[in-house]
Amino acid sequence: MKPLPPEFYGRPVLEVAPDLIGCTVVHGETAGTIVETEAYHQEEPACHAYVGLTARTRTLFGAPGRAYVYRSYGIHAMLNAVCEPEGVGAAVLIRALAPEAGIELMRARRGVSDERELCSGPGRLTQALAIGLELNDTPLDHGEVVVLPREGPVPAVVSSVRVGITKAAELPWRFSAVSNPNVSRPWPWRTARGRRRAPEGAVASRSG
DNA sequence: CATGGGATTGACT
DNA sequence: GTCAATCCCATGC
Repeated sequence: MKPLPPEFYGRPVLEVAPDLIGCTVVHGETAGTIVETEAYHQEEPACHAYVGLTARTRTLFGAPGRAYVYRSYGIHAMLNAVCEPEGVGAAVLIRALAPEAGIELMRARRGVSDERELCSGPGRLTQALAIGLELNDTPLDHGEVVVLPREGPVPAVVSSVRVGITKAAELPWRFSAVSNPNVSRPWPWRTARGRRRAPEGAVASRSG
């Protein structure tokens, strides 16, 4: 299976974020299917690129299809896929995976045994797959970390508000695979904020 | 150069 | 429900 090419990412971030649900992240012997993402764009203040081009945001403004990895709360690494054409600061945060390969290795790295706790959060999945800051700005189609296209049917996806942000908190730019136990809390599919999205076609709602 | 605020998690009340 | 850990980096003096 060939990795997704840069052209896949060089589109509007609100199209790429739901399209990544069901795709597979591979690093070494470990791999998992994406079940939760969030979109970030330079025009809204929750995005790091909102402040413009700096040393930190250089990757975000660079070519699409590369990894943007940064440290959050001084502890966790966050894995993003850079999107939109070069010069536009936008990315999709990979928030949760369904473990597929190297599960015992993930258990050892995470120190927990429950499969649902291995990759159900952005900090958890980078620990389970051993994705660190050294992978920032590496290509996702021929680098150490690769993303493979969906193999099965298009999954049902629900959009909801993003997690853990204070600015532009009302935008429904979080996308989750419906009823998948590997999605991080809070689960959106029972809440009033969650909105089901057609399995195919339509772009996510901007208005909530 | 000092400061403050996180795209989080896990432990605890 | 609350809270601390821990560090990068944007910002302001």
